[in-house]
Amino acid sequence: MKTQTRAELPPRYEPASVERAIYERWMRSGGFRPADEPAAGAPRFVITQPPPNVTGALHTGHALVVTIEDTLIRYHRMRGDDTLWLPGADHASIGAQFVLDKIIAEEGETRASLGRERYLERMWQFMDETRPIIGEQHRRLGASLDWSRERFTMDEISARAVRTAFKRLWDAGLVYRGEALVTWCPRCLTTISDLENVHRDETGTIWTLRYHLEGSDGEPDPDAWISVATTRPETLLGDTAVAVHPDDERYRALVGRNAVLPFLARRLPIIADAAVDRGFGTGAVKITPAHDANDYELGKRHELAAITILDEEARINDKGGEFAGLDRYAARQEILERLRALGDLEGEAPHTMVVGHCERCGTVVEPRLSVQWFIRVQPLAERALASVNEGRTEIIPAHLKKVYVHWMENIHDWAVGRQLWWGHRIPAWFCPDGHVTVSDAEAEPDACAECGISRAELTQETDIFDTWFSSGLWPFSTLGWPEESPDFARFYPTTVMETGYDILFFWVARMMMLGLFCTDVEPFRIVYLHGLVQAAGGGKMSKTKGNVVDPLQVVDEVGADALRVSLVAGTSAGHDQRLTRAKIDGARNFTNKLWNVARFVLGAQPEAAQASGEPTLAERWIGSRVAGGVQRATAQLDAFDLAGYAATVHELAWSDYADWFVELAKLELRREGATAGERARVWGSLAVTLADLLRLLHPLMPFVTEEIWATLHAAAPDATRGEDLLMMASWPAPGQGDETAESEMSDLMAAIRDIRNLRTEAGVPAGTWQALVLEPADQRQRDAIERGLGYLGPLARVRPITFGTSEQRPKLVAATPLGAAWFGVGTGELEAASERRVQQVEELQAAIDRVRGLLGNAAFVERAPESVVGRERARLAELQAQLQQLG
RNA sequence: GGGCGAUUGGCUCAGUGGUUAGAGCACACGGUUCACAUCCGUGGGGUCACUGGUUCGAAUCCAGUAUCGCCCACCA
Repeated sequence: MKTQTRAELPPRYEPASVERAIYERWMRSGGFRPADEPAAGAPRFVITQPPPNVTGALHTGHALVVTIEDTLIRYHRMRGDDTLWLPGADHASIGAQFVLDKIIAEEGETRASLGRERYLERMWQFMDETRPIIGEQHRRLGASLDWSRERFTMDEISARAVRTAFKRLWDAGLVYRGEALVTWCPRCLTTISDLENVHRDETGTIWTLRYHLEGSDGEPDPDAWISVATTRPETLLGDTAVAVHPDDERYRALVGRNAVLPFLARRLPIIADAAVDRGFGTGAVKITPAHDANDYELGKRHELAAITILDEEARINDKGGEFAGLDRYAARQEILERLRALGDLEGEAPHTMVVGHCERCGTVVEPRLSVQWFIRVQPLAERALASVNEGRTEIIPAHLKKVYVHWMENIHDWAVGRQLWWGHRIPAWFCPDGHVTVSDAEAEPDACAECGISRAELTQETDIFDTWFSSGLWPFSTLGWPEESPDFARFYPTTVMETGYDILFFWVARMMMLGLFCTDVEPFRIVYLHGLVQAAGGGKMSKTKGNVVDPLQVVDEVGADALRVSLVAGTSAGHDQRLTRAKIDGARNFTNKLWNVARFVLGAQPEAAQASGEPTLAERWIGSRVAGGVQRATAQLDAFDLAGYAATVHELAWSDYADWFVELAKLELRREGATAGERARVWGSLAVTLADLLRLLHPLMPFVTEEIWATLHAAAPDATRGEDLLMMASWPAPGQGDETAESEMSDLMAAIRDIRNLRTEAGVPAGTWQALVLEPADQRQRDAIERGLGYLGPLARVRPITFGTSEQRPKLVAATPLGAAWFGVGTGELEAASERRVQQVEELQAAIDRVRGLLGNAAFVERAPESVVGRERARLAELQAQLQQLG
């Protein structure tokens, strides 16, 4: 190994000042973009990224996504795979409108005042302002996304995919339009899906109301009534029956008679239905088919009328008689007071119940009867289920497969229309006769598909699609589908879809269903679901609690690499983690360690010389450690075990390389009499190993490793094998292990530790040199000592080292893998075995007894594998030897 | 009401059949020249929530219990 120009690193790593420049260098290299043509035989590795919401500021969840996906893509890129990681944003209709509505409110406008067209113009303007932000934030985290392929779920390619997918679903008979009770948000003024309806336990009140029975004269009988329990008295305006259980003796006689609805005097048949729970409330239920899901089903069974009494903002409508115009809660109070005055409010009691809220705005949602577009998902779900059950798509971690399966097996049809403006308008047209024409063309259809009436007579559906419809097409719509584009042919299906488990149903399930339907193939082979990042004290981060960690602020403070390490270390797939300050500091310390060890290596570069001499034990050892580390890290990354990979490279870099190898190499570099060639050889080992470590660490810590690499490359292009950009450098090949060197080195390390302890026990001051006597038990130990002498002395701070015999042993003696060891001078003061030593002997004796017992157990010896038994035998011998050394 | 997950040192978390359970942080003791105090060395600290079972062998597999968390669900 020849050495070249000396190069230096600044005393401190300043991420803020170098990260941007490094990113620009990567961009200039074009390395984020796949080659025009894939290399022959290169495996494909494509990540389906969850497109972040266009309006969203980057939070720790995004940072985790970026860390995991960027680590994977950089690793595969270094391996020479044909990689693609495509960036984009989701238009998030309901979320974007929520944000824009607030903005225009400050400008004194409303959705209504602007109208659909101007509102959408304003939205596009807003998009132009916000869209670049999330991309820039991703770049700050080091995300090596292929920006030349950046996509948006509202761009024309996506629009075409949406139209095509919907048309195909329609043609396949999987789309229908019909009246149904859907969940409605009275604030967002749209339908929402079951998934967007978040249920929360709330304590409310349950009231008991009297409905008087209809007397023979057709008027309410003041002395006869049926009592019903309700948590929503205001809905009584829409009641069309009272139901009891068919076997309920209390009410049997009343079935078939009528009750009279207060205020509106509507006649309510008393009907029997087994769905009624006799034990709950009074056993009699008011039935409001238009405002309650149960009642709706029951109403259908009994052919009851469904009367909608709330308008879209949840105020009582004109069906509500004198209460018309009141907000639902005002109406509730009013109705209760009026009933109380009439003596028909029989009782009230606190009651815990489950209330649905709009995921976006938190408003209590309403069941609302309306005509909606639905996708018949059962056939789609069956295929998506089979893909996972039959292993064509694998879910990591495995336990979330059960959750997926359970949901797919109990899936409901998807109400896919939204009464919003920002999004893909459903490509359906109505003719005056009510025929529906669905078209996948960019232009509107020429005529009704059924009756041929001309275009002028057609009106387009005003509803738009649920955002998740276009998101569900993401893995292939981004690649140009439905066209057989080169990208689609080359990168689809994708390899891995990575996201948080919280959107398993929203997104993953929809991609599986729509992907299989549209492309006949699973959109990805692996579904990797990460856990959620929680606040330090547990639970969700929330602004009101003030425990939010802003990833960009962390990047400012400690750099992107440290943030990335802190998010990945000590985690496991599908499990939530807490992000603490201590973790971030630890990761920051690690980058600092890397920086400093590199500073040492670069600063220690000797004069240029041809390397000579045989590698020392330490060099052979570190080579073997790296070989093992490469092998382990590679396997861990291939298995998506990012935390395991992080632990492997952390230990290799810090413990093996910085703590041990660098210290050992220093001895050789500074050894008197070492030739220039020998120094060059040892330094070469330092440099090559550092290069390998940088390669191994780069996927996780791209910035600091790239920065160090540049300097190392200038100093020793041999070590970097001429690869000037680490991002494009190759992943280390699995090297040769050296078992002899590893075991000899580990004996030596243990011996050094034992002697350091002996020093403490003997009260020898840390700084002083001490004479050491070793008593090897056999020739093997004697040889090992000879080879390790150069390390043992300086690292244990002992000098001189001589050989002794068992008769000379004092009481204070250490049992080391190289034989018994004691201090040769001042043994007079060391005659007493330390307390610790006595304890050690006891522990050894106990361990020996245990292993003897085990080996004396015939069942064990017969039934355990030979290798296990052999290991125990060897251990027994070792323990006995140690005990013997301690005398 | 159903399902899923967690329970391992003071804290945050690894560890899916091999008898000696690991890491980082925190703690204690020692360390001021020559990469790093964002550091180095050494150490203490855990009956792996509990009870039973399977096995030669269990933190690990099975059954049950407890506590915590999450998801799903139409008791008015």
